[in-house]
Amino acid sequence: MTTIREVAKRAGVAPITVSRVLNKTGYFSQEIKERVEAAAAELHYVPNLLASSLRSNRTNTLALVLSDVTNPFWTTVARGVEDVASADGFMVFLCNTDENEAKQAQYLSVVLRKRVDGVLLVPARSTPTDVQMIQKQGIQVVVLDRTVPGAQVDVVRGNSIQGAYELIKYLLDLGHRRIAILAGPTNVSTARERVQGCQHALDERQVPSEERLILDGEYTITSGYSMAEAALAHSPRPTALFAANNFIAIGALKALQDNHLRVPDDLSLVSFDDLPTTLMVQPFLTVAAQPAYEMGQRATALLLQRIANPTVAAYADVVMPTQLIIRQSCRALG
Amino acid sequence: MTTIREVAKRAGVAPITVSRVLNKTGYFSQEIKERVEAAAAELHYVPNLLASSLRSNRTNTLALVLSDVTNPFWTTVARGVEDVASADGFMVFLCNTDENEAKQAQYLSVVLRKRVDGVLLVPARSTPTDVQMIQKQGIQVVVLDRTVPGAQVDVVRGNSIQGAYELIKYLLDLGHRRIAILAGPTNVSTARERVQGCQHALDERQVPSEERLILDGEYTITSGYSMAEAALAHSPRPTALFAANNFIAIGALKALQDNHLRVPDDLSLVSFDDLPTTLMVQPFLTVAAQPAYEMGQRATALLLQRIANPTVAAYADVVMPTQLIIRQSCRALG
DNA sequence: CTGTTAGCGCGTTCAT
DNA sequence: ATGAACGCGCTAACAG
Repeated sequence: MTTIREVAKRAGVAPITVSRVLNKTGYFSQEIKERVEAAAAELHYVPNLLASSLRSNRTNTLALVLSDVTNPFWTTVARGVEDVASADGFMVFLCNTDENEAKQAQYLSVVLRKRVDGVLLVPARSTPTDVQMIQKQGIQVVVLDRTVPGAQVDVVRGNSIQGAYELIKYLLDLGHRRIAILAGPTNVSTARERVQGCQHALDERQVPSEERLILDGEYTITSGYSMAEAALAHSPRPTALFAANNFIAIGALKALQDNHLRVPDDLSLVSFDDLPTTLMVQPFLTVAAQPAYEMGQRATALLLQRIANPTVAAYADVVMPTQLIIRQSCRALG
Repeated sequence: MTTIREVAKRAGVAPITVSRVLNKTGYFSQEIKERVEAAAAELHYVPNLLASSLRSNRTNTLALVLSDVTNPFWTTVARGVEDVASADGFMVFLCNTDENEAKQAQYLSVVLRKRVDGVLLVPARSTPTDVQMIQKQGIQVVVLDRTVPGAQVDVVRGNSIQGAYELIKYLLDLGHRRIAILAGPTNVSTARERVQGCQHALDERQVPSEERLILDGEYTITSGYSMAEAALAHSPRPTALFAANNFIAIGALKALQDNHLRVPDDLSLVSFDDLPTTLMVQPFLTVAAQPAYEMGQRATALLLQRIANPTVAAYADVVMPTQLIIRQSCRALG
C-alpha cells in the first residue's frame, strides 16, 4: 500500500504538494503536476480516503434509511438518490429498517459513527428524537416521504392529501358513494393524510359520516387482504375500494379474486402509489402515482446543498404533486 | 464532538482502556467498565470509526456493484446482501453501473480508496482485469451472477444452463419445435450459457440446426421487443419464444400484444428469471426462477468469510439451482 | 507556487 | 489488568 509520502519522495516534492495536485486544490505548476502524476501512476498510488476524511471532516458519504428496497416505490426512490449522489461524488449506504424502530436506531448509530455527511431518513416513527439525535451530531438530515412533527428539518414528500382527494373525487364522479377506505398505519403521517384527503372529497359531496367506512391497517399485502375482506363483509357492501398504498391494493385485489369478485365489474378499486408499469404488460389499476424517482433526486439535491452550505436558514417542506392515472379498474355506477 | 480522550479523562483512565471497554477487547475490571460506560454515556460519546478504521485497517464496509437496483432480480439480491451484511455489523455501499464499464471503473476506484473490506461484483465485462485490480489492493471480491474467465475468484451464480435446458425441454415436450431464442448480450456469461442450455435440449431432440432461430440482443425491454418482432417476421413463424431474462420477456410480451397475438393461444412464451410474484395478482409466465435473495445471502456470507479468514485456499464456484415454475403461458401443440 | 509543522482520533505494540 | 508511546495517512494552518 503506497502512501502519499512515497509518491512525494519519488516526485521530489512535499506530501502536501501531491495532495494539492491530486485533489486539484490550491496552486501548482504544470511541471510539478506532471511529475506528481507520473509518480502516482508508477507507484499505483491509491489515496486512502479514511485518512483524508479523518483530517478533512468530509466523507462524501450519505446514508439512505428506508423501510424496504424491495418495495418498488422505494427501489425507485433509491435509484434517484444514488444517481444524484454519485454525480456529485458521493457514495450511499443502503439501510433497510422494515419500519422497525430498533433496526433504524441501530443503523443510525452506526452511520453516525461512520461520520456520513448526511442522512436521508424515512422515519419509522413520528417522534422528532431520531432527527434531533442526528442533528446534534452536526450531521445533515433530510426526511423523506413523511412529516415529523416537532422536528426542524427539510422534508421531501408526495402530496398525500391531493392524491387521495383526487382518487375519491374520481370515484364520486363515477357515481360511487359507498367507498371503503383501506388505510395505512395511523402513526405514519402519509396514512393520516390520505384519509384526510378522502374525507375532504367526501365532505364536499356531503356524504354522511355514517356511510363512510374507514379501516385502519398496515401498508402490507396481508393487511390489504384482511381490510378488503372486512369491507366486503360490511352491509350494504361498498361499491368501491380505496387502497392507501400499492401493497394494500394488491392484497385487496387478491381478496376480491378469492371472493370471486371482478374488478371493475363487481367492484371498483383505486390505489395510492403506482406499481412498476414497466413490469406490467397491461397496467390496469387507476392510481395516484407519486414521482418516486424525482423525490429521491430532490431530497438528495437538498441534502447535498445543506452539506455544501450548512448555514442555510429556512427548512424546506417540498410537497411533490401526485398524478392521477386513470386506467381500467373503475366503472361508472347507475 | 467528544473524543476518546475526553471520555478517558472523565473516567479517570487511559484512552486505551476506554477503547478496550467499548470494543470489548482485552481485559478490564467490572469497576472500570462501569466508570467508562458512565463517562461515555454522560458525554454522549460517539466513537469515530474513521479513526478506528485508519488504525485497524478494517472498515466493516462492503460494496455491492450491480447493473441496476431497479431490476427486481437485483433488488432482491441487494436485500439478501444487506440482510447478511448488517447481521454481521457491515454496511453496504450501493453502486448502479447500468452495465457501463466506465461507471463500474469509477465506482471501483472510489470504493478502493474508501478501503472497503470487500466487493460484491456483478462484472460489466468478462475480462479479469477489474477483479484483479481489486485483489491487487488486498481487497476481497466475490463475483455475482457471472463467470469471469481467467480470474481467480469466488463466484456465486444461478444455473443458467440448467434453467434454459428445462424451459426448452418443457416446450419440446409440449410439441414445439420452432422455438425462437431471444438471447442476451454475448459478452455476458449468463447469456452465452442460456443459449448453450437451449442448444443442449434441442440437440437431445435432434432439432436440426437450420430450424433453430437464435437472436442476440440486450437484457432490456426494448431489445426484447425488437427481437420478438424479428422472430415473428421469420417464416415459418415460431410457435414459441424463449426469453433469456425477465426484461426480454416483457418486451416480447408487448410486441406480441402489439401484433395482436395472444399468449398462449397464438404463441407460447417462457422466460428466464421470475417477475416479482408478490406484485402480480395472477402470475402467468412460465419461468426458470433464480433464487435471487439466497444468491445475495450466499455471496455475502462467502465474502464475509474471506474477509475474516483471507488465507482460505480454494476458490468456490457456487452454482445455485433454478426452479422451473410452470404457469399458463404455454400450450401444447398438435 | 511550494514546504514545514502539527494533529485529526483512534488502536497496535510493548511495557509493567 | 492497565497504561505510555507512537503512528495509521492524510490535510489544515501557517510560512515563505
